[in-house]
Amino acid sequence: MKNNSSYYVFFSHLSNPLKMRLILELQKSPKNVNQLTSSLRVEQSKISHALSSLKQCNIVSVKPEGKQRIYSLNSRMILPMLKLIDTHANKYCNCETCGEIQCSAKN
Amino acid sequence: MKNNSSYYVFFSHLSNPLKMRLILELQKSPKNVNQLTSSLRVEQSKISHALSSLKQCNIVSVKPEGKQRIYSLNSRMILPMLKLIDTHANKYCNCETCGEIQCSAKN
DNA sequence: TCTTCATATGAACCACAATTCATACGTATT
DNA sequence: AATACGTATGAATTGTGGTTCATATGAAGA
Repeated sequence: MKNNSSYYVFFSHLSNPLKMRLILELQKSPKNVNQLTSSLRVEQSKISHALSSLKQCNIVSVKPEGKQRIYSLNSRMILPMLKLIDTHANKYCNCETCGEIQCSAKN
Repeated sequence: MKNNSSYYVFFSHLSNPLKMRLILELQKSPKNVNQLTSSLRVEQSKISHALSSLKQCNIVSVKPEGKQRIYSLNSRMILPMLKLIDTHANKYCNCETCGEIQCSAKN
């Protein structure tokens, strides 16, 4: 492990409900900002801000296309992580706190 | 995946420098609170607060021993995650932001 | 070049998580 | 039972990241 802090920023993304939703949405297929705002029903600037920090951490990448900007997931990076999250965290995350949170309702 | 929000709390621990340090320290061997405060050079109440939330999320567990409380890492849960972090995030986390953070210096 | 559409950006604001500090609790020792 | 030690806890404060809103940018079309 490079140094203890290398992953701090990385995990802060996964601990953000909106960013996590973006990741999962982009996992299905690349999308532009408008598509994301409407499918997640979240305000445009929120989406843009979130995408910008995801991009900075190499989790997503952009491709301009006309006036649109197509965002896509850097699958090679994040997919193994998502898979592990699915098997492991899913198995062990049984604390009450986790259950209470309803991120989809908020963001 | 159970629901999008199940992992929110879980990852919020990994995105916290102090908690991450605790995890890494406990990975070496189980320790009591005093040992943790002195090896990480962090105030006792900070450690206690952090440990308490890690415990709530099943990341660590406690065993009372006299007046001490021995904390240990729930390796089966967290180790595969740490391993994946090591191989993957290490490879892709090259953004400037990540490099700037010096968690060991702060917490 | 003017307008429109798609997106980004900055700054003020707000919410929540972390820190701090004082104190309480529990266990052992005398 | 009184004290000391190890740890936990609560409440007030601080700090940080997320939200909001207004506005800027940039590309395309008229």
